[in-house]
Amino acid sequence: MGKNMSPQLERRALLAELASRGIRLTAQRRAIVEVVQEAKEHLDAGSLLELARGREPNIDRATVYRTIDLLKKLRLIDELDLMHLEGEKHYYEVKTKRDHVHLACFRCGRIEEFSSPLFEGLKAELSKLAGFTIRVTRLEVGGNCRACANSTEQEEAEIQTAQSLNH
Amino acid sequence: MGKNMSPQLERRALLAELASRGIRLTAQRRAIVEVVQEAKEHLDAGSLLELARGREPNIDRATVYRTIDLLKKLRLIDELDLMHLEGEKHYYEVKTKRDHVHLACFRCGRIEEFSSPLFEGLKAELSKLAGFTIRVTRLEVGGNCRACANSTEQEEAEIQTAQSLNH
DNA sequence: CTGATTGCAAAGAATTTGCACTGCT
DNA sequence: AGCAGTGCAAATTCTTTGCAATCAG
Repeated sequence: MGKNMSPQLERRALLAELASRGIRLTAQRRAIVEVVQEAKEHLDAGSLLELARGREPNIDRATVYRTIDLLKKLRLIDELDLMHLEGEKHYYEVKTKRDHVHLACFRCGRIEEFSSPLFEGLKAELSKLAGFTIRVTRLEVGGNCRACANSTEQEEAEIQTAQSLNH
Repeated sequence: MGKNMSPQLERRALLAELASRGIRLTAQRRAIVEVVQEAKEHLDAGSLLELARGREPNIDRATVYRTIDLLKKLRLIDELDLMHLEGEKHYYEVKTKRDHVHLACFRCGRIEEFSSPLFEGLKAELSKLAGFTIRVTRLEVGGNCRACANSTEQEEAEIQTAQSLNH
């Protein structure tokens, strides 16, 4: 009930959006949506379930998957693979105004985000030249972050030979 | 043994690459690699297995997965998700000189490829500004292709409301 | 020869589904 | 009150692994 856009309000943007679209709000959905909204890192279905249970003990994994589906269909979240750095999980993040690249470091596993006018330009070019109506974009880059680049040079050389593949 | 780069030779580029790196070539690997090399569309592990069996009847799915791993480690193929248009399969394609965007149409399921200097520019910017050493890039875009764009306009409007989610 | 590669069968990880019950609006 | 939403448990889909037998170099 504050007069201006408080962080608290922003923190509830997803819930507000759901309400305004007439989506039925159950305790489970509220818990899951709040967790996604406030997440400081990318969460997969498993950790999402765990965290949501902290707020609402009775949540089943099926509900988590169903809610993720809902949010995807409403285009309120994006789904990421993060180069499958660990298993084949999917990760989720609230959709932001500006799309961004996800840089996944194969060595340390850290994910960096990077946005650029060039990316926006590429998207514009795509829709214009290919006549494609963009709904979702997912740009993931795998390699080595600055911190890991040096320690990886010798590894880079090794991968050329057969022997290096058996360990 | 031809004097110039014949199509036949090009068609064996992957095999040649493996041989030159001292990778042991079994009949199974040969079959799988040839199928990947000659594929006209993106193949998942299942169809890859089926096609490879056409050449070499005794191939197990484990071998397909192991060979895919090998080719990925050697950076001879790229792995795609194609926006998970059907299930959570992965798709594979021989790595090309120039990276390209994969445009997946949610309506007709067709995959278009699109490459652009802007993409190359973005990659250059990434490695420079973020100090990231790029090893793999995967840019996938979901939406509607030109042919499907018109027939989808009303669908776009529907997705705003709750009712449209139950069908 | 001899260790890398394979087939087989079983296990594993992530996600989905059918159905009876519950609870928003 | 009525129907969307949920939990539960089983099913599915895709991929991986352990191990003994096989084969390329």
